[in-house]
Amino acid sequence: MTPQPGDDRLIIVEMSRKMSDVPADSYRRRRITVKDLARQLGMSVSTVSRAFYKDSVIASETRKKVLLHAAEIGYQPNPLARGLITKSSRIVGIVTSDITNPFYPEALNQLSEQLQSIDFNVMLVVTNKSRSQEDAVRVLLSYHPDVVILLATTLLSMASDACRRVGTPVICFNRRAADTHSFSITCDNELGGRMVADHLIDRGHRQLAFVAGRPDAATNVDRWRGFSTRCVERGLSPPRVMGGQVFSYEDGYAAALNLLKTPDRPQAIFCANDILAIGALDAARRELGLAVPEDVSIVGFDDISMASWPSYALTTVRQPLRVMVERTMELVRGLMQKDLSQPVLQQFAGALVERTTTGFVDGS
Amino acid sequence: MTPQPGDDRLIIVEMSRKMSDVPADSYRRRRITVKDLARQLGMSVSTVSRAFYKDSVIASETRKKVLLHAAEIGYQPNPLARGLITKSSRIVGIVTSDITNPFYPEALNQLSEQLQSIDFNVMLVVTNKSRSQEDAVRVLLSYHPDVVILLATTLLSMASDACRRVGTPVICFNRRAADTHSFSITCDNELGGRMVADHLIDRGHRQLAFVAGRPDAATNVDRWRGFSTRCVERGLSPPRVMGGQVFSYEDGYAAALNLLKTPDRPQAIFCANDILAIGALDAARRELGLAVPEDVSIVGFDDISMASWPSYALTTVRQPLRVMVERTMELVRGLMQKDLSQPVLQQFAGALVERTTTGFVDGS
DNA sequence: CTGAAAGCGCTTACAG
DNA sequence: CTGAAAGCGCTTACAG
Repeated sequence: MTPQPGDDRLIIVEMSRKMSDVPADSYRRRRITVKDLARQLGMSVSTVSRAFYKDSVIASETRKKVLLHAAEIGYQPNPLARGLITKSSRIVGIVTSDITNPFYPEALNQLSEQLQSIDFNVMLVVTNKSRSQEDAVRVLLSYHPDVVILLATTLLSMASDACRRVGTPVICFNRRAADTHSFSITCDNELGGRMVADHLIDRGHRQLAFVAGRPDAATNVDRWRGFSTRCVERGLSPPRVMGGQVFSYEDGYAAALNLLKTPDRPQAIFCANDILAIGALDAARRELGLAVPEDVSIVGFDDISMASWPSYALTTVRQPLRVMVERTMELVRGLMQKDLSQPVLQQFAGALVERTTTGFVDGS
Repeated sequence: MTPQPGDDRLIIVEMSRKMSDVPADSYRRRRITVKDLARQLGMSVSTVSRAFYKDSVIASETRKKVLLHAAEIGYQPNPLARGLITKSSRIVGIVTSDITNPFYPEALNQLSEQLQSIDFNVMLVVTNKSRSQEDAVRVLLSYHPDVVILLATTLLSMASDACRRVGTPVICFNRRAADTHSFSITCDNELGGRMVADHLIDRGHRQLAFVAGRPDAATNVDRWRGFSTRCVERGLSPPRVMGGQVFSYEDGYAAALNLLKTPDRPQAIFCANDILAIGALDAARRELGLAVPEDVSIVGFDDISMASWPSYALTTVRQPLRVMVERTMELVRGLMQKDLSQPVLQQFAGALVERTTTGFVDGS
């Protein structure tokens, strides 16, 4: 009776009751409109409409009546119709690609929660295959979002170009914009890289290595720049680099294997993000039987929730996500008020969180 | 120069260049409309409009001309205006709450990718604090999504009620619907629970325990029912139950601690999902120094990507996510064609994936 | 302070 | 096969 592994066989239950048993008119029911309200209240549609806007001139008594009745019958203005007039959809489009990196769900979570709280709705576009990316963004833009947030490390320059063409402001979250038309909100990745270098060097490490993520990701580039620059400033030779495909567990694992299986292995590895670092950690411990941090120190970046799990207890740089989200919201609010005196690039310092994967090198 | 941990201090760079330097009219640019097209082509708006619909009567020559010119100047019909007439927004609303469980980003990923490929856009509502949940769903519905997908284990009955009230079909993904107005697409969780029981009992385990997730989650209830029923069927007493707060790492950790620190600890623990199981695993190994599976076997449910990482290599039940997504798409397509002869509840068998966290009990 | 009218960008009977 | 007209549900000058 127990299905075999890999057996995706289909079990359809309760096929018998179908939706055709349900009264057909329970779908496509007529929606309540402003006309209904007006008729029921004996007012004009103009007046009813005005009740929903803080700064339109209307007797407060009248407004109260309208709002009360609206609440009773469950009416609310149709934002699609409204958008036609006001040119504001109260939609913010979020386009993302790396949704498998837990940092992004976390960011998406906070972002959309905040956005909802000021009555914005988020339209989500996930782009994995670059094939459909162009289509997806085109469709997104056809809904005329008030602003687009690019939630990804990679460039998506096509997306921001398309936005600029139709005049939609774009906010790059967690990466610097490549163009000069977008706003950017990021962690100070270069500073983060420097902090890691200092942390490691202060603890006596001399042979350092870097496990890279996507080479076209601004986060990857900046973290590397800060890290390597600081190493050189402090008299070390530039760290070795490994990896450079994607930000995945598998890549971190493979890169660490390459780095650590040779006799002249590095004393410490800085990985471009936590997922890579966790892969590296598993490679070191599970596959090679090395002790961390005794045999090698490992550092990540992001501080995703898994970084603090006891199996990993990873030393990492924490992204100031809360602050980043807050400032994004301010940016959105400002943009809606046509306040263009906003900083174009905002970077926030992360914090080095020391856990168990870095230690002191003997004799230092 | 290195900031201290916890120091979220703000660094604003490039404050100097502001968006006010950018020509103001680069925002709020006039959009191209059907009228522009009509004028430029010397046709009526009706004709132009018809070109965009497969089954409207129009000379194929004319259509070709329109579509070509539209592509050139980057015109596409405004779905908001269109929706006003057709009553179809081509929006599907997805409401989710457990976005921190990696199973959901994965599902969201596949779902939105598929949806995009048939020209639907997804409007995402994340509900953490139940406070705003009602608001969020109300706002979502005001955009008149064609269908709403409830992507969560918990009941969200408020959400599905609200949908029914306005006549919007709802699909429950990964849980059985509580009401009779919704469609459901799930893994056969009860069968999965039975499979785990068989797996464990076949390997000689007799003292079994269950680490529960949210008690109001259908997944939790069904997995438990299958598991405990099968245990009893095979002559065991009902397993002990622990936990029952949320589906989190921390809860799995705490529950396993409770279960395992007593001398009469169970021989095997089935956790309601992988995140709980991974927490349990860490508790057993890291905190209590137990060997898994020698001292205790641990099984999860979902088969999220972390389950296959070497640090965990968790035995678990794999959800047939691909199939579930496919059927959801068929359901959506069917619903759009007013085909109500669709099965109300579809459940699919998962597959037990045996990795390293379950073994044979001595002497069996 | 309120109402009648025009119009946002579309689609769709209805004539021709 | 094509066009003129009405209308989707709203907002906003413009009069009063």
